[in-house]
Amino acid sequence: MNRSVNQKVSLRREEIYRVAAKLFREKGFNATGMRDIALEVGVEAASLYNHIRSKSELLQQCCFRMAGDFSRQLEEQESRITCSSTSKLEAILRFHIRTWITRLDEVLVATHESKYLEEPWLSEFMQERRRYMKRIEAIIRQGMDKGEIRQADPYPIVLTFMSTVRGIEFWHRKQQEVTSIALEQGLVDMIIKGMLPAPSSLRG
Amino acid sequence: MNRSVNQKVSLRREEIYRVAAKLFREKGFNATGMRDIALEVGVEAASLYNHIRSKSELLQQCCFRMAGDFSRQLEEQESRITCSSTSKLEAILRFHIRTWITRLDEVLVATHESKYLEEPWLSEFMQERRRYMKRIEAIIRQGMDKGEIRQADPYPIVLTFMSTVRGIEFWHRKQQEVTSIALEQGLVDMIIKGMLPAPSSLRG
DNA sequence: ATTCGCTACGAACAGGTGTTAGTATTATAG
DNA sequence: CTATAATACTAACACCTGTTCGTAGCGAAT
Repeated sequence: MNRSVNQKVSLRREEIYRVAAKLFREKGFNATGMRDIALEVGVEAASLYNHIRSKSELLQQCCFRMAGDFSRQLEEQESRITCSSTSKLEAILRFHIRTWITRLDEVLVATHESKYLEEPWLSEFMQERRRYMKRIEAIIRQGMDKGEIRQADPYPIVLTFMSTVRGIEFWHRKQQEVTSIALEQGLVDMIIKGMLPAPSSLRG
Repeated sequence: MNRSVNQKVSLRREEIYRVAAKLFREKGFNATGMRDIALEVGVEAASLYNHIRSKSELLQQCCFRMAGDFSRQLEEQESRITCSSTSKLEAILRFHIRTWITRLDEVLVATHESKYLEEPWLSEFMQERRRYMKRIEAIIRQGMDKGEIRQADPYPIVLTFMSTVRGIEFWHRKQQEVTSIALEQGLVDMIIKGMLPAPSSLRG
C-alpha cells in the first residue's frame, strides 16, 4: 500500500473520531450508539470496525489526546524559567480558554465522559489529571514565595483556575453577543485579579 | 389510608430518589439501570414502579428540585434591597458552594445529566437556567452602576460565578486535606476579589 | 486480464434496556 | 377473623446495544 492509500485510511479514521467526539459531547458516551456515528459518517455500523477497534477506543483517543496537548503546553510554560509566575499562569489560562473555545467537543468529552473509560485507562487518566493540577499548584506556590501572588491556600485557587473555563460551554450557545476575544480577556481579568495580593478590604 | 402509611410510602419514594441521585451521579443517567437502583434499595426492579412512574421521573425530580432551591434562594437575596450588590453576590456564592458541598449528588445530576430530560422538561429546565443567569447578571450590573464592582463586560463574570463551584467535584475526593470552611472562604476570596474595582495594573 | 488488499455491506449474535401483567405476600382497618 | 389496600415478586415483552462473520464490490498493481 502506498502513501495515498494510507492518507485515505487515516482520513476516514479521523472523520470517525471527529464525528464520535461531536456525538459523545451532544448525547453523552452511553447514549451515542455506533449506529448514530455510522449514520453521520455515511456508512453502516459494521463498516466502522474496518477503521477502529471498538467504541471505547474512540473515547480513549479523545481523552488522551487532550491530556497530551494540555500536558505539553504546561511543560512549555514550566520551562520558561525567566518569566514571572503570573505571566506563566496567564499563558496557561489563555491556552485553556482558547482550547475550550476552538475544540469544545473534545475537551468536554475528556472532562465529562472520561469516567466511562475502562481500566487501566481510567486510573491512568485520573492520575494524569491529578499530576496536572499539582503542577499548576507548584507554579502558584512559586508566585506566592516571590510575592507576586497573595498568600493563601493554593488549593481553592487551583480549583478556580481549572473550573472557570467550564462556563464557556454556556457561551457557545450565544456566540453572537460576546466575542471570543472579549470573553477570553474577561475571564483572564477575573482569575488573575483574584490571585493578586490584596489591595483593600474584601468586606464592604 | 392513614398518615403513617402515607409517611411510609413517601419514605420509600424518597429512598429511591436518593439512591437514584447517587447512582446517576456515579455512573451517569444512561449507564444506571433500574436493576442497579433496585439492588441498592433492596428490592426487585419491577417493585420500584409501585412508587415511581418512570426512570425519567427520577431525573426530572432531581433537576427541578435543585432548580427550585436555587431560584428560591436567589429570590431571597434579590429582596434584600438595602444590601450592597457585593454582599448579595457573596451570599449567593456561599449558598452555591455549600449546596455543592452538602448535596453534591443532586447538584451534579442537575448539572451534567439534565440534558437527558425529555421534552418539554428539557426546554423548561434550560430556560430556567438562562433566567437564573440573567438575574445574577442584573445584580452585577447594579453593582457596577453603584461603583461597587469594576466596569467590565458582566457576562464573563457571570460565567466565572456559575462555574467556579464545579471544582468542588475534585475536592470531594480528598476532603481530608482542606476543610470545607477553608475551601468556601478561598473560593469566595477569588471570585469577590476578581469583581472588585481594579487597584493596580494587571500586567506584571 | 487477473490478482490482491481494502472497505463496504446485510444478517445475526448474545446480552442488556425500561417497563408491564398477573399474582402472592404482608399489614392494617373494620 | 375477615376484607382491603399496598407492595413485593416472577416472568415476560419488545427493543436496543456493541460487535462479529462471511461476502461482494471496488481500485490499483502486476
